[in-house]
Amino acid sequence: MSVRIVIADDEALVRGALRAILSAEPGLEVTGEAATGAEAVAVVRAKEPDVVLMDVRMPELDGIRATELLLGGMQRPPRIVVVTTFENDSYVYDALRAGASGFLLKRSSAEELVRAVRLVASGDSLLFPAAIRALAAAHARTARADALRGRLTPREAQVLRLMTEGLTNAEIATRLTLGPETVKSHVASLLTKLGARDRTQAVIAAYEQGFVTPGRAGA
Amino acid sequence: MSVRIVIADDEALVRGALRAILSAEPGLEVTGEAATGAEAVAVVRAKEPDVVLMDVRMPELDGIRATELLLGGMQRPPRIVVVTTFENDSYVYDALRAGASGFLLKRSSAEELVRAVRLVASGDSLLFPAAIRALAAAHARTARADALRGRLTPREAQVLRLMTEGLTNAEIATRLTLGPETVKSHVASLLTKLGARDRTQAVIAAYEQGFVTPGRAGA
DNA sequence: TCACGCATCCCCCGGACGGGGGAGGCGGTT
DNA sequence: AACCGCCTCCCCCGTCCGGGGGATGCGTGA
Repeated sequence: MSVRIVIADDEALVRGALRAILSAEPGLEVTGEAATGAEAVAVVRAKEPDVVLMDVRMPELDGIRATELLLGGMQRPPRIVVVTTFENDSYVYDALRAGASGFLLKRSSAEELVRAVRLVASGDSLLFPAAIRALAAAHARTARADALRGRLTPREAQVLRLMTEGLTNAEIATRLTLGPETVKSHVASLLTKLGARDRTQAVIAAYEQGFVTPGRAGA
Repeated sequence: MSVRIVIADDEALVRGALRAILSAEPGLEVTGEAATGAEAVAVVRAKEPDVVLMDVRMPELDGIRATELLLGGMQRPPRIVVVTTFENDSYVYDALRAGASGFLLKRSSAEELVRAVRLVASGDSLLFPAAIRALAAAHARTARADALRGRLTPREAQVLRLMTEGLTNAEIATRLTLGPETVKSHVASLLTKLGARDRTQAVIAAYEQGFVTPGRAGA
């Protein structure tokens, strides 16, 4: 009745270290290892573990895709803990969005590792799964915001931001020291790029694509 | 070097149970108890524990206010775990916003309790503190949304929702099987209630007050 | 009963908005 | 040199929008 674990990491040294730590713990059992994402999928399908320690950066198939595949196509999918080096790694959010139950930093202590595995295996985390999903969704919007920002010229972005503050064209013109006609043309090109019919739809798009976020005006 | 804990709960039975569980664990030590929020503040200030188990519902001073007071006015503030009965308890989010490090359901098992305390005491949680704060902020908006919903008539709320979908007055009229003039009057009263100058500002207000949330159209 | 909020519809009117054009300058790339 | 994207500004015009009035009916509750 012990917790069965599969370790997926491209570095054998890391796999060995993790295995050593986990095997020493009563109630924990490492039943498989994988060096690539594709291998991870295969091994997990074969072994049906309770928990998977999944590195994000792996050759052939990264940890996120592997997570998606595993959670999508199994009857009794395992809990997946994403292992990463940096806590602001954007992959982390992608992984959570893919359905991972938690994540762990590589600089974590052995005790933290064991604790995290037991926690996730128990089915509950300190925060609700729904909350984790909400977080991931929030970050997904942030990512899309960058994509949007890339499609807009600096001026357009500036104008869009002022639109999301509820300003009229005339007010935007004053604020930016521009002619009203200039603002109009920027707005027109914004409407085209955003697929919006009027400024209201443009503002909605700005919110939905994460160009602006409720709560905080700037950034 | 063990983890020092203070238990704050108005029911002596609960305090006893928690103490029994925690005292049995090596490395954990219950150094104080409190039956009210005010008492909790006093005891925590005196004992300077590492972790506080804080009930949300307590006489005299609730767990949220107590948390605020403790985190605001101490040199080395303790980690605070909020204990509650229902996981959708709205107080929970208030507590997280006040700076609590995590929360725990009363129906949790003894192992989960111990695990949570150790986890919080170690200074790291599975999710970033920033993430927890983001969650709390998100829920704060949801709370405000209810307040807003209360000020609007059902029809107005319906119209506002369609406005946030980018519809024109005429389209809203069609959708609701109404005359265009009727929609106009609802919009007019919405603008007044929301303090908006035009429909764009109304939509912005809807987002900022949490009446709608980016990502999910419904709810 | 009378008042009030809510929902429905009506009129007039001015202004802001958005579409469709065009034009000039400026700074890069090819 | 020619091209292209970006920024700037201009004109015309139709339309949607919002302000300011009102009117009617229908419930609830004082």
